Amino acid sequence: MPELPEVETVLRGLEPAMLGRLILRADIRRKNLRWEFPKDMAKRLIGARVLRLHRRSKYILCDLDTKETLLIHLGMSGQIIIFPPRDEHPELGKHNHVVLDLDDGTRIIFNDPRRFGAMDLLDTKTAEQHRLLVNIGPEPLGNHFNPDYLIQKIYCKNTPIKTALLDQKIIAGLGNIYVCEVLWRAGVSPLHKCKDLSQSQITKLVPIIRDVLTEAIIAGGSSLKDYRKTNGDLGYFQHSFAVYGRENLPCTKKGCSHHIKRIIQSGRSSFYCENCQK
DNA sequence: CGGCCAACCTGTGCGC
DNA sequence: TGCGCACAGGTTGGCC
Repeated sequence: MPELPEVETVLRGLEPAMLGRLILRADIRRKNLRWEFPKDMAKRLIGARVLRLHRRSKYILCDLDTKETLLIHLGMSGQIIIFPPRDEHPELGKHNHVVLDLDDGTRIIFNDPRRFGAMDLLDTKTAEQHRLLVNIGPEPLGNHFNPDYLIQKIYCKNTPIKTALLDQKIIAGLGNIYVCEVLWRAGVSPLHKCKDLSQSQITKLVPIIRDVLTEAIIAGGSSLKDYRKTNGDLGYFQHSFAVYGRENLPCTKKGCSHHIKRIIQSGRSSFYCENCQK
């Protein structure tokens, strides 16, 4: 369920539970998710201490004191569930693929019905060169993502803006929901070709992208009080979607009486208001 | 290289 | 209740 804000929320739940802890047991309950797990994954995790947790795009990276980094991607349906020390551990369900037990009794479960998720173990030093990370564009909340960059990247591009913003090589971490929300806020149609956008329109997208993601992270944070369930759910932000999942419902922009439309673009739903988004 | 599309999986919700 | 279909928040890799 995870775009950047959901992954960030998961990370923030994981951090207090895992930081400084030793992994006592690693139960790898199948041989693969999207790809096969790395060789001897359990063996390489057991006995390792967690030094740092961080995020790159939709990937969680967990640096260990073994000079290796555990890389986690939640795919479409991945969840991480945290059981604090002394909590009862319910029986494992069929999609609980990886179970980590920490030295204070914390249990971390990776659950992923669709198995589009992934895990790998990387050399910490060269983690950023990993094939899954190396081509990802700048973090939207970081300094390298700015109007000049975005203009240089998409001005003159022949693709619809929707497709460009979903392209992880251009910008990290946006997914279908937040792209729809961003474009509604910007008043730009998802069908609008990049090359038909003015530089000033592209410039305006930058703070909107930052705002939408930041608000979603804040909403996610407030849903994390029960940190057992660090699932990638959309927290409270889903209650404030302007367009996503709102086909045929009224546009919430003041003075607009149109209804939200759903179209398919490169195989994925785009929700937008024909009246407000040009 | 750009752009389209199938593929990877399972679950859920809807219409009939 | 059951069946079939559409659809789901991501990403890769193959093809033209």
